[in-house]
Amino acid sequence: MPIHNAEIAEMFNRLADLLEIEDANPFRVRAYRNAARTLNGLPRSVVAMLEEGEDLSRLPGIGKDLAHKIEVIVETGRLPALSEIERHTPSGLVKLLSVPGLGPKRVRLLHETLGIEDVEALASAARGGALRRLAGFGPKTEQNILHALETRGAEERRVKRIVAEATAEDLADYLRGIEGVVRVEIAGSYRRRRETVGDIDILAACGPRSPIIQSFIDYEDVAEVLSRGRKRSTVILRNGLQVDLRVVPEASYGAALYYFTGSKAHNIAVRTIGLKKGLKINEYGVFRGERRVAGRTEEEVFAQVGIPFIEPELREGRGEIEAARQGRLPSLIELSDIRGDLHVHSKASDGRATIAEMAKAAHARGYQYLSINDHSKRVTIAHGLDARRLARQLAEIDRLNEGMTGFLILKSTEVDILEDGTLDLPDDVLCRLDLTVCAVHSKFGLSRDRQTERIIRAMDNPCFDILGHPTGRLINERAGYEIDMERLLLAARERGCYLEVNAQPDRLDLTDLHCKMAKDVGVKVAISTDAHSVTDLDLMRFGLDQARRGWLEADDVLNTRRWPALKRLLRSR
DNA sequence: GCCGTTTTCGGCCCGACTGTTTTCAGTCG
Repeated sequence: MPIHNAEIAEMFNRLADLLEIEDANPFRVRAYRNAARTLNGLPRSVVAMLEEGEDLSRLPGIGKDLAHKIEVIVETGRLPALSEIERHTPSGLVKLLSVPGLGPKRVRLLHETLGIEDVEALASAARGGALRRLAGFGPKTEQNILHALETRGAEERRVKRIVAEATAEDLADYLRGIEGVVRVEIAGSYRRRRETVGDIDILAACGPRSPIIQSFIDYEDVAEVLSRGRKRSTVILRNGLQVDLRVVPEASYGAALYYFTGSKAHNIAVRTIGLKKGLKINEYGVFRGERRVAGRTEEEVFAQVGIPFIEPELREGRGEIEAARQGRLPSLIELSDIRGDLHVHSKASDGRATIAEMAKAAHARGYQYLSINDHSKRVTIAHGLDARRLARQLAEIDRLNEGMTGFLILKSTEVDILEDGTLDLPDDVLCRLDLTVCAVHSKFGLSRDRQTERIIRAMDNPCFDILGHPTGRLINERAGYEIDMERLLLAARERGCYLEVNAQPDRLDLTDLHCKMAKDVGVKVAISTDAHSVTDLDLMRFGLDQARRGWLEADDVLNTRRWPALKRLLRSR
């Protein structure tokens, strides 16, 4: 099986960790990490790029040497430099780096003086009081390490955005009510609207006498205070989420918001541009010498650096800065562009509301149409519809449509793609529908080639319109089934098929990178909620987040169109 | 190891906090 970009990135990150423990040139270490970040943000697999004869050294952060190393990895599955370093530096040391409070210097010291190679040995050394005797360590450090191991281990876990939302917004509201506080915003990956959040970064602007830090650590949900200074404090909430609060004066608010929104890769790139223009950029402002020339708003910062405003969703170091300089930034799709939902369920299968209730709710949200997509019979657990029940549903939709003006219920299905690539309803039934959403619900374990061919065979059916939840992944629960996304997109383009961005917060499938891939290949997507209830219709915004992070504009999305225009894009309709 | 409107060498983002020190190293984001 061809190697994934993420696996190559993982090798580079591992090598960077080990090099750092060996006290290698820090800039060399950074080069490996930068290359890993580039690989993780690529919309295409390097395997495919190499097959097409592309020069990898043209990618940012990848020069001649790393391009060659990637080729070797693609050919052999191995990175010789990594194997070499693992011969004299135990690879178990990498795990120690994720223990809070331990960095490369200390890990190296632990290994050289106490022979510690893994987390278990570290814990027992800490319990035995061996750490406090090491240079630079002390009783407090030893205790902190032990505490970290006992409470959270070396595990790091990102939580789904929707889970982080309620916690973060409540805390932000609480902070807004504190004396002297002028502005509060949640920055970090939360503001970039990533699908998962590692910790929550909150930025506050307030006067010098505001008791905000004390109030922050007094917040009722705080379980543990990790640090507290005058400008910054970090706590762990009872639900395990880590929250960082940064406090800046109002004059620095925009610079700080920009700085703490990240991403790191984006910030570094912009700061480097600033440096070339003689500007120093930090969280307090943009400085020319000692003089602050910007800082109150993000717009000021961009203006000083000389590039147009870049939306937070795009700030991932994936080419947005080049695009901004060349005036090629996308005009990102907005929620108000959406004119209808193309994937919802009713009581007929596993939904909780009637068709009429769903339609009324969709109309109330300003939509012009709503497509009803109950499961097909193969999905027995969801009371999937056979041809006869579907025919009755179509008659019901006709009746409902007669009673409505300015709104249309579309006849559709979420038809199962069977193992052999055929669809779970007869063609003569499917072709009577306004559109079809086709999806995989079984046999997730097929090989990458067989799974891809299964779906492409399904697309060969002229009634196939939209591939629903294209990878089947559930965030933090299961990886998607193996598919060759590039092949799938090319096949979709040839056949006039589309892919779905499923807006369920557990799915968000396609991912942001897949959205970008689809756009680059020229395949439009539908952003759909897969709603099983009236309130689920409001999940649309999560799909929008994902699409915006994937650089999509209104034109790239099917359901920004009025029905007549949308109908013309669907096959054989 | 990468990079170039200071271009093939000599730079490479930078500030806050903690715990150890007694002026700062290490870690973190």
